[in-house]
Amino acid sequence: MPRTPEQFKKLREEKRSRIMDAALELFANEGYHNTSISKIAGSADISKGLMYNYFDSKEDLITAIFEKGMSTLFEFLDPNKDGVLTTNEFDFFVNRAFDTLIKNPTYWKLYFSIMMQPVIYEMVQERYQQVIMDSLQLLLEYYEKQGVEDPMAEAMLFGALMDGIGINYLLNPEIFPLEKVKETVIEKFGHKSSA
Amino acid sequence: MPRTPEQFKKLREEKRSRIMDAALELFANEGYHNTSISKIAGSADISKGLMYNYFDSKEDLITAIFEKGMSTLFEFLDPNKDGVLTTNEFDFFVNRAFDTLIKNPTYWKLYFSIMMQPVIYEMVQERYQQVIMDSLQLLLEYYEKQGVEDPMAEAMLFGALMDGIGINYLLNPEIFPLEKVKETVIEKFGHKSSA
Amino acid sequence: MPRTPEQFKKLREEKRSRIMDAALELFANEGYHNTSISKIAGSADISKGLMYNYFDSKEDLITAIFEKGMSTLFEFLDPNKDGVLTTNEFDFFVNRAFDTLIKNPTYWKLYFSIMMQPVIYEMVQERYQQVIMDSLQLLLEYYEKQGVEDPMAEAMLFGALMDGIGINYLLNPEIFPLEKVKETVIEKFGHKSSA
Amino acid sequence: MPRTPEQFKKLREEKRSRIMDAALELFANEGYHNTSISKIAGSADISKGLMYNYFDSKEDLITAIFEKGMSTLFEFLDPNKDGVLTTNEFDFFVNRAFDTLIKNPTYWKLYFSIMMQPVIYEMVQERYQQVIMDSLQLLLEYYEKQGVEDPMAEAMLFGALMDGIGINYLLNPEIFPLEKVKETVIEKFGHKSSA
DNA sequence: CATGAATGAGATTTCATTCAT
DNA sequence: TATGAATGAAATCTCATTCAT
Repeated sequence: MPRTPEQFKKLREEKRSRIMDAALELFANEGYHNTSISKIAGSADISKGLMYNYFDSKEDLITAIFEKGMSTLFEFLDPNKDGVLTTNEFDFFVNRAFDTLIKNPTYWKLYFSIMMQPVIYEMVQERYQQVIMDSLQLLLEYYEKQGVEDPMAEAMLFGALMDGIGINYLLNPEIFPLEKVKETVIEKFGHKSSA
Repeated sequence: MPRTPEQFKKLREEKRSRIMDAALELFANEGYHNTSISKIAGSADISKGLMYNYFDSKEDLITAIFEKGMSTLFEFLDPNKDGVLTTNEFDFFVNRAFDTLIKNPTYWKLYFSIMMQPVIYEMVQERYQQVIMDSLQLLLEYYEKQGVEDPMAEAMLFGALMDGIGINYLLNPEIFPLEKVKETVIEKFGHKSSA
Repeated sequence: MPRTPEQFKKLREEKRSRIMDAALELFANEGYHNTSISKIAGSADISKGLMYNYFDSKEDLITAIFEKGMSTLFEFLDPNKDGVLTTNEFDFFVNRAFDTLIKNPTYWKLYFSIMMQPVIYEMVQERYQQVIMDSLQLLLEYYEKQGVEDPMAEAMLFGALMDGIGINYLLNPEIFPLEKVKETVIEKFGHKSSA
Repeated sequence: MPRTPEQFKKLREEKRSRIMDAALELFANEGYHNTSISKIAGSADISKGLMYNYFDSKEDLITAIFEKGMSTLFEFLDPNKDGVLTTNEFDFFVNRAFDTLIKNPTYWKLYFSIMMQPVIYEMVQERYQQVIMDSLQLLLEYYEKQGVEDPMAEAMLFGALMDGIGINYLLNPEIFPLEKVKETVIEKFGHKSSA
């Protein structure tokens, strides 16, 4: 009884996912250059050769992992995809951002490590710029609506803060007061019109 | 007539510096693992072998570079080394931090890239923790004196923000509004008692 | 159709053997440090890189070669593994020892060269001590049974003699009177009770 | 007051000696290839460059060390240089050989290690053959005079035994019963005519 | 005589990728 | 689809020897 094309496809996707999961774990914790294809294959329980059946190259693999994470990030910012950020949505976004940091620390470790390695950054740069620009646009309009004096500076400050929080939490998860910091962020960078 | 020990020492230090400068540039812009000893030697205009007359290993080299930067960083925070941070000194520190970001972007690129690569981070971890702990202590006492509700959260938020600003500026120096952001930082995180 | 695990195993073992043979020849005749991995690979007709698919390091390689030889040596001393040496077995051992010297001079060259190079000796020391201690024990009991005055001295003298014969034969195989020497050894160090 | 030529010469010889001593120690205990010129210079407390003022090369250095030891060895065998070995002289030789083993273990370690490393052996081979041939000649005539059945085999057996004793003592100086073994050697290989 | 900086060849080892089976 | 043997380029590091001072 041969498998149906759907079954084949599902199997393929599952295995692809398994490889990406194993690679994410290793890339994040050991570094991209310190992670050999051998290690990834071993960790995903497949042979080295098969890896190349699912990904063209090591670069293709990290790119796919990065993309998968990025594509969910923007959904948090504008869940109803109307291109507008309400104050509720802003709070929601901050909450989701902190959540994902706690739930997928490995992914965010990899994310920041990619950002900081020019050679790797180049691999994903295009996709990254796109997401960033969209987000910035939303934030800009949000702060304009809020009547902030310099919306661009405010948006960038906010973005910087979120990055900084991410990094510092990931470097010292046990001592970083994430919950308290979240409150302060919402308070200081959320509802400006009240000021 | 052989060189005097002083002559030798001077020669050594000059060349050591030259190697460190070349390596910093390359490590920061191409990444630690993408920078071969060959490239560094070529860039410093010496032979591969000579590198090892000045540094025991590639690791020794990056460690030395990191250390040199770290040792100047703490001096900004507490220039008179009295273990206490005044509001003036706080402003001074923020100003110096933004200055050094503009003047030594290469170093800070390397700094953040080290932070985000576990395998490399381990090499400098000890020295890093030491500086971080000292800085945190100063900030904690500063915010306590300022009567802030949760000094620890405030200190960490400030640290995170500075990191985030650094990263975002370095990734997009032309569009990041550094000057405006600096003012906001001093305003929001400096003189709390006045609020 | 992929190879079966059995096929892979067989392939591996054959190639492993080929590498060990090539390495033994070179190590023995050119010395461990004068034999580069390149030379071994060339002699075994494989690429340099492949060596490391079969042996973790050069040290691992020489260790494996040494071990293979050692594991057969002790079998000569106590072939029926009853922990006891009869006079017949003693004669048998001496004969086998001389035989193996003639048949595997390369191995014994390597053996003695390892013994005489502290840095290399350390690599195999543990396994060596083990075999030596077992052999000494057998010889001691043998000479005690033979009523020799100082069995320890006799056993060590015998061991020393065998080593010396090995070395001198290997250095000048054409002129060393191996056959005649063997007779004398059996006569002088074999049956003592008759004296 | 300039030094006289004699003083210069003496100073030179002393420094040469110091280098040879340092090198002997290192060659014997760490191996020829594991001992760098740097290490030797450091241990002899001179600069690397100066080394080459006293010895043309690393090879020249080990050759000189070997030669120095060899030139004293033959003196033991035939102290009055009459080309004849009496029974008294035989005993004397054995005693001196055991003495030198105890007093200069380092030299003999190096000696045996050279013998067992073909590439190094080649460097000293000529000088070695010469001494060995002379010694063999003396021993042959000695055993002929003693009326031994096969003098060549006896001489070679004796030589082999002395080598074996040396090696085994050097590998395990604390447990090798050197004194007792010496007695047995003199008894078994000295005065044959009495048998 | 004396120094140690400098070179350059070569050693060991790693690894992304290909390929025969 | 699946395996892991095989390659080859490149990386880190060592060291005998030379040379300017």
